[in-house]
Amino acid sequence: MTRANEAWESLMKAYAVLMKQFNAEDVWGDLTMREYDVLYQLSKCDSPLRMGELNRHVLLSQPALSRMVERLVERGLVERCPDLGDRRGVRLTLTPAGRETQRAIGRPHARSVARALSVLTPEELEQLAAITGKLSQSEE
Amino acid sequence: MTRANEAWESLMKAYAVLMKQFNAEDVWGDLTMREYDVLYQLSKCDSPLRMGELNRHVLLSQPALSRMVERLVERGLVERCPDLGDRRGVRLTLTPAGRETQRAIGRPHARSVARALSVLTPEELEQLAAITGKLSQSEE
DNA sequence: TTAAAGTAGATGCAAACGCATAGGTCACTA
DNA sequence: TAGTGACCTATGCGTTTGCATCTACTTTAA
Repeated sequence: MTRANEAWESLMKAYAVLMKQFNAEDVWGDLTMREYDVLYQLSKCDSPLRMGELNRHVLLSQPALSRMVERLVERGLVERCPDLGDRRGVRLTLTPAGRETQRAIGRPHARSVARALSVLTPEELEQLAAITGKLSQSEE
Repeated sequence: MTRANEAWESLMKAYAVLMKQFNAEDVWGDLTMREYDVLYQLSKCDSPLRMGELNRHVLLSQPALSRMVERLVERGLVERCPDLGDRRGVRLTLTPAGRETQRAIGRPHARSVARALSVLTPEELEQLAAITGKLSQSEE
């Protein structure tokens, strides 16, 4: 077992433990964490996001994301317009209601995250962000 | 946005990017990554594992894990015996076929992991393992 | 000793998922 | 400019998931 494998296993375990903890918190309203993640990704970009671009940031298959977006559109949280430049594509934006929902959930969730990571020193937080940033950059 | 939130978001992104990459690799045979994860967790402990214990390490609900184990038992990869000490419980072990399957998949997958993390220095690997270890320890 | 509360895992059921593939559009070449 | 292949999103379909609940067993305490 190499150092690399140990590090990856440790990362996976931390991810699983924290995800379970966050999921158990009572902040999600009638959204799932995955649905919230989609709203959050959209909230970060003010320019409309393409489906494929969104899919790169979300751990879902392309068809599953397509249908999740459809449900979010039906619920009035996301807007789906045709992309004028590329008529195969779709542009996604949050509706005002979607933005409000994202914020209402995001605030308490961000506090949970901060609490869960409060066992790390500021230096460790920097290192963690730098190292994981390096990992995701190298593969895209 | 605090440092903690940035670090968590960066960790999630690295997890998503690498998981997608690993999932796309052609090493899983007729198992899903989740099924492999269950076999892997079982392969780490030679003493039979309890369902609930296994569930703590796998990102699945208790009913979903129960049924996944059932399928793995039907496929002859996992054995489920009653726990003599606590007759509510179940003890899980890999069958020889399950152990062989885990190894056959684990070898090439471990190489993929090593390759994906090869952008990190040995020191960064140590830091990543230490920091993520601290995160999962603090919550259990 | 027995009733009440708690815990481990299984099951019914609707919702969501992934795989394969289809439909429609773009880009490049002949 | 028509044809070919790549690309983007949607849809059919069988499988898997989560939530709520159930049964069976253990633990606590009266």
